[in-house]
Amino acid sequence: MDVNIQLRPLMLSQTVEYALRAVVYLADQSPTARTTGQIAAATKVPPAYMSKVLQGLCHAGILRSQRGMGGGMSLVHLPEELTILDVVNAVEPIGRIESCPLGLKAHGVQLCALHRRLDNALATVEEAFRSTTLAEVLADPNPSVPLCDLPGRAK
Amino acid sequence: MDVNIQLRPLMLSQTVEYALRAVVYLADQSPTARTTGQIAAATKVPPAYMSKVLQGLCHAGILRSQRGMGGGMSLVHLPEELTILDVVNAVEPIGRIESCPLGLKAHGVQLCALHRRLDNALATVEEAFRSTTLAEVLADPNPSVPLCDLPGRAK
DNA sequence: GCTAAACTGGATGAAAGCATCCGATTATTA
DNA sequence: TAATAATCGGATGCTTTCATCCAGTTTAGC
Repeated sequence: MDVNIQLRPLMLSQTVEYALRAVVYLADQSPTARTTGQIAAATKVPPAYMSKVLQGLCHAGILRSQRGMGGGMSLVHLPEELTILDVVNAVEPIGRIESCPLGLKAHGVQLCALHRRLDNALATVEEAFRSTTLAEVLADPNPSVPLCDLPGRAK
Repeated sequence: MDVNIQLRPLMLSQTVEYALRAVVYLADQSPTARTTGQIAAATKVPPAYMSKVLQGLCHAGILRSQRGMGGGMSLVHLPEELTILDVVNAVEPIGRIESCPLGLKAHGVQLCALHRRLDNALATVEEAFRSTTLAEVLADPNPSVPLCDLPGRAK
């Protein structure tokens, strides 16, 4: 998919981006279930890979899957009760710096000035993600609607 | 090196971590030049790989190299004039979201609610890194001194 | 029961990141 | 000029991430 090119994506992995797209789409369609094919098409993600990402979200308890005709994927929780952080952590938890990466015993719990600052930045991101629900994302009064190429809500 | 194990490091790559360690060390020793071997030992990074990281920092204009006896690596700028963001960007620029990752033309410059929030988080990190100089990191009144296993400044 | 729709999960492959090795080059010192 | 110390950069390999494929299983509907 030439749509997803992005050079050296420091901070956010491609898989996290895909997972967020899928969840936003399902939140918008909630509580209706959608097939992996529908999700992949709406989010412009390679279908075979999206299938794997969705499996991961199922195992993490974010999505529920229903096999067979009329089946598909749907959210386990309400969009109001699901945060961006929930989704990110389900795919690839934010790697907060818990102890000195060099293994220096003297640093123990007390991080040095460098790692303290790095971890503070991560904490800021974590908090921003924790305080945003999927419902808020969908309700945002923004002319650009997530996943929708045309102004205005999808049908 | 068993010291650098870290599962799925969302947000900060190993190479960025290594580069920051090296620059902190050199800032502490500034303006004296240190060999790649000395830098690798002090930062507990595999010497052969640190060599590559340092080469990258040289090409980016962060470090200056001097070959031959008595040579080594040294900072091009003063620690007071070098920010964490300078180093991060030299190795792997923070991937700010400039335009819709799905390539939706309707979104153009105006990001949707999802990507707007993701980019805001990245902007926060970028700003935190931009506003911190290496001199500030070294001057931090923290009992844990960067790269030093014992309390107190290295000799 | 049969068939079509849909997820499941293992195997596989391509690309990027992480890491190592080594010969070539440059510079200092004696 | 010779020896030594140090970076430079190409080749290589391993691991993780990203991505694809396909046979197997479950379910709905007829």
